[in-house]
Amino acid sequence: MPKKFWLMKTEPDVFSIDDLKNAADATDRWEGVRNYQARNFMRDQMKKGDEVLFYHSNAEPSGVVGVAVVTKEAYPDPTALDPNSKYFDEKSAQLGESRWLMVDVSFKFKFQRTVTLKAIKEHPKLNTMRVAQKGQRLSIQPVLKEEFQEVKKLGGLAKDSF
DNA sequence: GCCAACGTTGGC
DNA sequence: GCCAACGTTGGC
Repeated sequence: MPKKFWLMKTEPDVFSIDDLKNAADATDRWEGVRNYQARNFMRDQMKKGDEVLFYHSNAEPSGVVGVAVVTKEAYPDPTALDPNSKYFDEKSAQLGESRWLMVDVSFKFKFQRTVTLKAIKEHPKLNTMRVAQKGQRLSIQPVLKEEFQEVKKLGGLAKDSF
């Protein structure tokens, strides 16, 4: 199975690329996905080693800020069963098991500059990406290898990359 | 803070 | 199984 490429959205106020970079082992759980399409992408297609465009939404500016890699494949998201979590899910609690899944991702590198949503929309090779489509809210979406490489080129590598 | 888009829920 | 109401996302 060849490596796949993804875009994953997060609000930097909640979880930013710096949070991931500074996490233990620069790895964290991608918890809180509560959308079936996104969950099914994780469950059915996302593999260890797949590369991820790390996207900041509701940010100034919104855009892709770096790259992460999938380090653990889909497994149950325990926050769905935690009444104190903002990701608590009543139906999962009734069921006694989490309906929701998450993966682990590790920090790879941060871009020198954010590849903004505006730049993506204006770029002839990138404006077909799902994230550029109006009303597209899917928080985990597949990306073509060519798109991934182009975004990476536009972002450049930061000094502290590894 | 507004609001369009769109996914989910629940009544029927 | 339809669809109106409701909630959430996320750009602006």
